[in-house]
Amino acid sequence: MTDEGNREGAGPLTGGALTRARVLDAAARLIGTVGLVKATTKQIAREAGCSEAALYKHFRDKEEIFVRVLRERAPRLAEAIAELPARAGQGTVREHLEAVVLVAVPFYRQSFPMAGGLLASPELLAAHRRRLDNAGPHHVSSRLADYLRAERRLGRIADVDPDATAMLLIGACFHRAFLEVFYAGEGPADVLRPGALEDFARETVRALLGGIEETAG
Amino acid sequence: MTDEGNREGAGPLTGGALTRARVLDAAARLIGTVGLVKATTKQIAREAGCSEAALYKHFRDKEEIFVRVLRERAPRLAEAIAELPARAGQGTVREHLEAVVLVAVPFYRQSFPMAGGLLASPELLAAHRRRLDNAGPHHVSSRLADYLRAERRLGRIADVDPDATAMLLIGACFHRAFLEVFYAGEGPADVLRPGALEDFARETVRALLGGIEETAG
DNA sequence: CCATGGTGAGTGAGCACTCACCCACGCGTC
DNA sequence: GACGCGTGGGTGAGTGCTCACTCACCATGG
Repeated sequence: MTDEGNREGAGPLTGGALTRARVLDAAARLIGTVGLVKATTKQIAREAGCSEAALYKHFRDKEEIFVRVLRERAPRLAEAIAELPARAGQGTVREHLEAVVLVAVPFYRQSFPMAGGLLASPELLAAHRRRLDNAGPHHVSSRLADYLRAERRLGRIADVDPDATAMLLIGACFHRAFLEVFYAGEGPADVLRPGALEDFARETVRALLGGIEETAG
Repeated sequence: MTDEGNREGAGPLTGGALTRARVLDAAARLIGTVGLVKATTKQIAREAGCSEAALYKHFRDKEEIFVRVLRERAPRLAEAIAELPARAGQGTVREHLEAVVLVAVPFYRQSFPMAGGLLASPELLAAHRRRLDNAGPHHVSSRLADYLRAERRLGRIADVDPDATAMLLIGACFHRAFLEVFYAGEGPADVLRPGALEDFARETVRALLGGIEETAG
């Protein structure tokens, strides 16, 4: 029941904590490969190299496993973007926004298979929503809007609606990630081309900045 | 096995076609309320007012029910946007883009619960992807980009990347719809305020057009 | 010696789907 | 007009399967 959070410099895992970590890794891997609905307790146990019963020594139920995967294995997008306002005035706005794209798209790509399960079942969604009340998905564009406000205060971008602008960029990332998942393996080739994400970031930010009219940087 | 497509002016439904329609309505309703995973064959039958066995007189399996709901009950977003290029040069670009938002957001909002189930299971997704090879989700922003190209040819908008610009707008709609589903019932109040969608359309398009710099209309 | 972490073998519930059967109705035949 | 009857549309009662989860029991190290 120890609330581990992240584990940096905690030494090699041993005993209970080790299999606990293995279970989370296995669950995350399965969700990414065979999908949430095929990520059964039996599959997770097999992938983690332990018995099904062992899962329940470390997690109350299957739902808690997924919640923990979400909290302990997902990249921290909101936190990463929340650091941006402190960097306002340094570098170029273009660089910062492209960096946002490069972080946001993989984050959403990884989150979609799990979020999909939530969307398909309102009660799971409600439970999950309650657990992250102060870190919901709308905070991403809100924090980006904060950054844009900071840059606007510094006179580095034009006087446009920061919330709407942030929504445009985050939305593009969100949709892009969806397309990557949807067409995984086959489909429109330009979605999975190597270097495609960097091109996407450059073109999208350029199109967005056309409106913001950088006055510096 | 008659491939009905849409049924306009076909008179009141009767006999088999009637219960078939009732099943599709029931399935669509359940997906929207209790979610895809609780939309079991038993629930669908109960909601449609028939027996579970009756479902299988009209549909091969449960998956076909959902595919039919998607094809016969969902609004046709791609087609609606494909008509836009013909309207290039008429009215204002702003009006057309706001109209896109007002159609796209409800479309995505309705699609998310079903699409969520697909994202959670790659094999279902692959099957579905194969069935709509010429109408996949990337066509929406592609068709919008076609419209923007048409307007650019007419000199009504500036010389920006039409694909990236379309992706920004569609992405914002996509993300907005996701937020509406995610926070259904409770959450950030401004997402479900009456008139919120119109405001969103106006602000988003204005932020986008800041970059496009209308030269007319 | 006992808490911690592990196991193999269940268990009941819920799922998609099937089966044997039924009934009403259109229709060619007497 | 009565009649057999095939067929489309419907049913209640299963069937087998998979799922999340549990139970009695075991090992081992502080």
